[in-house]
Amino acid sequence: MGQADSLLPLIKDVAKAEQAQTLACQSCALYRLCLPLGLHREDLVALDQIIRRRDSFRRGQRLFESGCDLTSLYVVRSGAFKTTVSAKDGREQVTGFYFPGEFIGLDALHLNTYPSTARALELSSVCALPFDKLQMVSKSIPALQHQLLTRLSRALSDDKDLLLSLGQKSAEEKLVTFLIALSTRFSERGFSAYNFQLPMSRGDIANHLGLALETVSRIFTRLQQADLIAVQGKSLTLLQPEALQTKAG
Amino acid sequence: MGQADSLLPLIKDVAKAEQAQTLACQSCALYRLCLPLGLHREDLVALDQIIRRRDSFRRGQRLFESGCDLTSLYVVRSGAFKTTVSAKDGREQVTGFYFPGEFIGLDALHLNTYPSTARALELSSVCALPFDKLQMVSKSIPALQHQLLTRLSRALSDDKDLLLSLGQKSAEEKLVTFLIALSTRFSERGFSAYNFQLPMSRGDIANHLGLALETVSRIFTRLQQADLIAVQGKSLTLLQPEALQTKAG
DNA sequence: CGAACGGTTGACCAATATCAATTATAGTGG
DNA sequence: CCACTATAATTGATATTGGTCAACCGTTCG
Repeated sequence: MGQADSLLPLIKDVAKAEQAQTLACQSCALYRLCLPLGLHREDLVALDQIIRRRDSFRRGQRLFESGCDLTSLYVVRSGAFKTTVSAKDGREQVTGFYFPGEFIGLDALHLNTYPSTARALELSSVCALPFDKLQMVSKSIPALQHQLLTRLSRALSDDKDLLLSLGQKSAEEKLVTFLIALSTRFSERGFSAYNFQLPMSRGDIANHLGLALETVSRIFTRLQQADLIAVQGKSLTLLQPEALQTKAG
Repeated sequence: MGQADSLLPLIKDVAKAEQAQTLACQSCALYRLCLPLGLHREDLVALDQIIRRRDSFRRGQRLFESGCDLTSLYVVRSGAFKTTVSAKDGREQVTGFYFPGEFIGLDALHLNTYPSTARALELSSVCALPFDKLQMVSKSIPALQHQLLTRLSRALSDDKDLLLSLGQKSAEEKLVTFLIALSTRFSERGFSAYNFQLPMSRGDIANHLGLALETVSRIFTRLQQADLIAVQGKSLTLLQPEALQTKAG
């Protein structure tokens, strides 16, 4: 409850800190959502010393590209990213969207190259955790290893749910499930659960859900006509969350 | 080279050891594919002491069920398993198949309940790693933590590839991609890459790939008529692996 | 031996993709 | 700041892949 208070102004604080580029983990507004959760003070200091806070990425700019040498894991600091994997013929699949406090690059830990490409969806920034240093530091910080395991496991089980969507659900169910999941993530970050901006394009959403762009657009209008949501451009309002829930399958 | 020799008779050895139920990790034929890879001798002994080798599971028997308390991680010892997640209305998605040396339950690490259900596809056995003890032991064995991270990361990136299949590929491409992936996994386990048994039903394959059972059946016949594969029942031969590769998308 | 299950094959249909045209929105340079 | 252009989104008409329904065959197991 006191927690909710401290989460609410979360993103604004980070934005301020952006300018200074000096915010330590211990005073970062993302603390509760981020890697250092559960670390002791002295461990935090050790972690702080290896973290590099990177400049902003503009819309479309790449954080890393499939096939490049693995250098760092990243935690989103502000903005949003998407990752994609490609088939040999160039077809791409949007494999995930990433918001403040979330990890990018976990799927690369087992290789020395990134298997996916990460791009900023809007003006965004990250904290970079150089992989070699992270490995060294984490040996002496069990809680850090544990955080990594937890994050990976969470990511894995989220992907299993996405597999369920892609494999078994209708277009409408896919989209509604997706919107509800977004709503949850936004509210965890101190934003309204019912009114938020979609940082990704219709095309990105469609691709992510294995649909055609036009299908997504049509379903948006249909849901809007049924007064379940209100969309205009990137701005989305969930008007009847419970009714939506029943449409999620 | 010498490695291949030791892998080839791999499964037979495990089968023998099944009867004794006493095989230590250090002398297990799955060693190269399994968790203990890279552990020192003394660490192996510690690991051995927490591992419980479980009795066999018959076809269809559950290893654990969605919603049950998390007790153990499992490594397949012999046979094969599938995992499924369910929508509220009961629809299921087969989220993975698991062969000797592979982990089951990694998606549960972040919760205290399993998010998925695991069932044996044939007479199978596992090594169980009680979760609490695993956590204790792994604190003092960095290589073990590292193995877990690696496995999780690998699982995550495999799932991203599956998302690509489900989202972007045609029915035929999905199935061919799946068969090639199976082929790779079997050959890693010392079996022929071109001639193996499918432990799962057509329905399981179809569900896993987001297709109808009938579609899978039809594509099997089509590929067979094109002399790319030979199927009879569960037995599969890849007749033109390169030609198949080009059909995988 | 018969029932049950798993798999194959065929005919038909529907959901959603594709193609095409139009309208918003946003980014850019004067 | 506005006009212009490029990009994104919507909407409509049509096509197609793969799903559904149904009948049939083969194998396995009690």
